Amino acid sequence: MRGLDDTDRGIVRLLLEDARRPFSDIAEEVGLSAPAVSDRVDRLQEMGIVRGFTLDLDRSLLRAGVPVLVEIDAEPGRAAAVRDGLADADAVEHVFRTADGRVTVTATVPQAEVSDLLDAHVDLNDVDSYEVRLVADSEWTPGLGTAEFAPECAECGNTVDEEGERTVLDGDSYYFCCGSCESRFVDHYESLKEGA
Amino acid sequence: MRGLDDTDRGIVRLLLEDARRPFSDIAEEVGLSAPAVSDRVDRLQEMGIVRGFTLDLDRSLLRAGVPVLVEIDAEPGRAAAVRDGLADADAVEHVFRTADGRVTVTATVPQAEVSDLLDAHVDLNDVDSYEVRLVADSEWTPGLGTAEFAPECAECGNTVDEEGERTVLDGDSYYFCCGSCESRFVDHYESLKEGA
DNA sequence: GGTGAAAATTCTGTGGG
DNA sequence: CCCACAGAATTTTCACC
Repeated sequence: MRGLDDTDRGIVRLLLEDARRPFSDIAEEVGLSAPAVSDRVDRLQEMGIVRGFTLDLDRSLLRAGVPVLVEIDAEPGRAAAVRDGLADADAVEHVFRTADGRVTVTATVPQAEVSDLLDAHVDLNDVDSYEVRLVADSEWTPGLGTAEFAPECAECGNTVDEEGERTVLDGDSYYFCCGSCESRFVDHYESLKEGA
Repeated sequence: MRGLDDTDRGIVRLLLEDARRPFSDIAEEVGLSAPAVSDRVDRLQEMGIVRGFTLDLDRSLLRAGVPVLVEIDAEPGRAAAVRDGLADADAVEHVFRTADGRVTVTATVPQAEVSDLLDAHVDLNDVDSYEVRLVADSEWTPGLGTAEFAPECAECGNTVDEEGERTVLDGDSYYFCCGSCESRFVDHYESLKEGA
């Protein structure tokens, strides 16, 4: 399995700045030909690193309400459930689940009617307490830093290195630290799928 | 000043799903010609609603460290300064400033070395206290909801309606509820610029 | 604002190293 | 894995409504 090299990182960095930049431009910047860039972008998508191309919107100009930041302390073990409920909500933009069982959400709600949002998308028994803050402004820096490609094994959780494997199931990429983990995961996956 | 109509919202929605989708595709979906879509996208960019085209990355595959969420309580009146310092940092992805003087930041740092990050980018006299949480997972929902176009007047803060004005200064769009606010703002802006 | 057709660019295969 | 080339597709420009 191939990892990321500096050329890949350069391509990602340029596309983060402008995802509609012509491949020929990018090719010149990174010292490749346009078709080679196209190939690499395809590979980055297959690998699952590039999930897609999208817009950077200024949502402060698009308010159908008030932007809020909500900090929810979930009941033990229920943080993932809270996150799942909120992630589907239309008004929600970001959901961060932290290791201490807290879920931090940003959303734009009609008039700070956060309780309605929680009512509709979360089982209130999962919530210990929550706090609402009005967002004054927010910024998003689509940077890459010195990113390394280091996925976790979908079966055992270990870091996957160059020796690892990648398998595509139903269009999603999964990474494995070894062939054994891979075949075990695929077996589980297939039996689950048959059951459904 | 023109607002957003359903066609604009349709275009934005389609581009959110795939920012590299051909304009001719979009044109067919929304019932326009390709040049008309191109014109509208240009206008959306001029209006500042579309800040740009970018990538949706799966950063969980790209860890250059540990993803953290930091909650910083700034000293009175210093929240904006804290935000500005952090927004420039390479490791920082999101910065949310809330009305209660708190700055919430997500970043990916080498090994939870958050103090170094703050040291390098923030005047510690501006910080009252801060708390660090490890991010277990995060999600981003590039949805649009039932967005209305309703910017705030850059001079007086009132909501700008169809009667309002838009002015472009140094490449950024500014909105005003009336001509009086506009000329006052432009005067301020120009004298500030001369001073600098 | 919008359209339609022509011109300029860009993307995507294919063959070859 | 990469390049060069060529055909297909797309974006942009322009005249006109």
